[in-house]
Amino acid sequence: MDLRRLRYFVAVAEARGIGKAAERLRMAQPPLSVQIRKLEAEIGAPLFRRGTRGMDLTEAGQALLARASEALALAADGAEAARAVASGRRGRLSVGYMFVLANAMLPRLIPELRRSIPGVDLDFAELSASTREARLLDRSVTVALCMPAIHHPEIQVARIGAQRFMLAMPNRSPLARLGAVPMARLQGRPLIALPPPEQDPASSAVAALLRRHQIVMPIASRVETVHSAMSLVLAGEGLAILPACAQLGAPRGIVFRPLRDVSDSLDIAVCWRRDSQSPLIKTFLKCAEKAVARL
Amino acid sequence: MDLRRLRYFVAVAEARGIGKAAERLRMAQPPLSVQIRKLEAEIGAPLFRRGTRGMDLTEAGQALLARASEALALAADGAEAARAVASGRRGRLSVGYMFVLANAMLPRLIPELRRSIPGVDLDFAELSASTREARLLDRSVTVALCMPAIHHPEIQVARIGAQRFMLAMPNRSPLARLGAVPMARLQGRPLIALPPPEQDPASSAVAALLRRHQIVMPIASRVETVHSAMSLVLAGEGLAILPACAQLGAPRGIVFRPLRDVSDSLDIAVCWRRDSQSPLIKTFLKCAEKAVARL
DNA sequence: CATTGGCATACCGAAAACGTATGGGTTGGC
DNA sequence: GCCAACCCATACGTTTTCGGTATGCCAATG
Repeated sequence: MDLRRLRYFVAVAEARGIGKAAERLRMAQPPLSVQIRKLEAEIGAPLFRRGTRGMDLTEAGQALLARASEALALAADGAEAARAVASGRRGRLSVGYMFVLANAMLPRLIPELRRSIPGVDLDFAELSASTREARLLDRSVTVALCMPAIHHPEIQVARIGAQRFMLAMPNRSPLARLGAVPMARLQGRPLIALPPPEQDPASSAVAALLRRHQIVMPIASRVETVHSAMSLVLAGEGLAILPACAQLGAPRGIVFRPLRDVSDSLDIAVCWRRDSQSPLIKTFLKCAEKAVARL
Repeated sequence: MDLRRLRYFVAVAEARGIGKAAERLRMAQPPLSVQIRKLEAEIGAPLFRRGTRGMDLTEAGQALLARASEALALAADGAEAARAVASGRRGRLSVGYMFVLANAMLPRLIPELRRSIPGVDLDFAELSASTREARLLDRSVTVALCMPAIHHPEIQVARIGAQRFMLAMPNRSPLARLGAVPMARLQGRPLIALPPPEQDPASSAVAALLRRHQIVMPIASRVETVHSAMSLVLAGEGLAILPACAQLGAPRGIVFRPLRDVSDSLDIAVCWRRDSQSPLIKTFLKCAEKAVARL
């Protein structure tokens, strides 16, 4: 059962004659006649009534015609759909993001994406650092928004911005009255920390910052998410050193203050598999850059 | 876009490898590899990711796969449907019947047909003699139940029974007291006649019967249908000479009596186009014979 | 009876597909 | 760290299939 035969069959049925169909198909009449007979032999029943003035579908031919034209349309549509996906006009873009970036970026990023690639289904998932890496590698997400970037030989990274570290504290804290907090004021205060460096590279940047200023902050709690960290800060359990964009998702009662003479920051990066040939990535990158531009 | 390529593509996608798919398709691995690459060239995008342990669909490949397997199924289904129609397992059987036979035959014929050819859509139409012929010729009905048969070079006839002529009269008529009515008693009485012979061959049989017995019955009315004829008989407008089976549809107040020493009858026949190769015809014929058997 | 219109058949050259042999890259074991 | 195993890609010769040209057959038409 060859698709070309079906195409010929449909043409003959529509033209109601082999000669006219051959003309329409830009081919000679005899080979078309042969193909139609071969199709009939394959089916095992005549599909046309040969009259003296052209050909006419039999009942069996009518039954075939409906399915054949649908099959032709489906095949053409399949090819077109594959091309559309390959070119990025359609498809699915699965984005793994991290919690802290959600409030800062998604409200600008999502509309931008919908405008740029309207035919593409978007799929956002908030994932931890290690999960983002794993799901990039197994391709169940296409791109990840990370802070900081993932380092892995299979993964490519584009830096699209950075976020200063700031100090998060309850608004009743005496430090909140300062415009910028000197590092020395942190000495000995309890710290609400994120998962250790091997799970979340942001922690190592915080640790490096403290080490450089020779500040020791005892770890009051380790929490999984920035959201939890801010809850504990609000509860007076300790202070947290977080990227500036965390402010946007901060609950009432938390204030952020810059650290005086500290310019340490975390890179915001888009990460994807080096071998991913998805054409959506470069579009995503542009949109993400726009979204990060006026953070 | 060739259906074979799509078949190969689906096989490779399902087997997740060219080698395994080739085995399943009973062919060598290299030509399958070539076909897949040709399909990719035709689409203009890679459909598989070549890994070291087989092949894996790209997004574009996934988009194609869904449509391709549907198209394959449709093509196969189309072939099967055509075969089913050609063999008479499915399809449509359009039956043109005449009014007088409806009450006598349809209640037995229709259930018989549904049992014999359950997959076939039945389509019954009550048609006048000339319309039956016309619609047989233009193939808009497959078979016709006729009384008497249609004579036409393109039309084939199978006689399946016969119906004696009887006299229809109101039950208050003095003739109704007789067991059988002698022809002489009809002399001069008004006749309710059906359309003239050129439109309805039954009329010529009635005319021949009267002529042979040298009876003259003035025509009180010509009506289109047997039903109308019986209405006028009931109204006392005249008598009608009708095939016996008309009794079954007769209104209350009409009685039928045989004509003494008259054995004239009308053939009940199944008619169809000589060149119709519908396999349903012979089945229909069997069912019609059964239905007519105990009339 | 010749002509026309339409499909079928015959034959030949061209294109496509299949099989065998072989290359190349990666994985996994000794 | 080398060798074997696995899997896909390429090359080439053979076979099948397809399309074009020439021609035949049949029916309808004038």
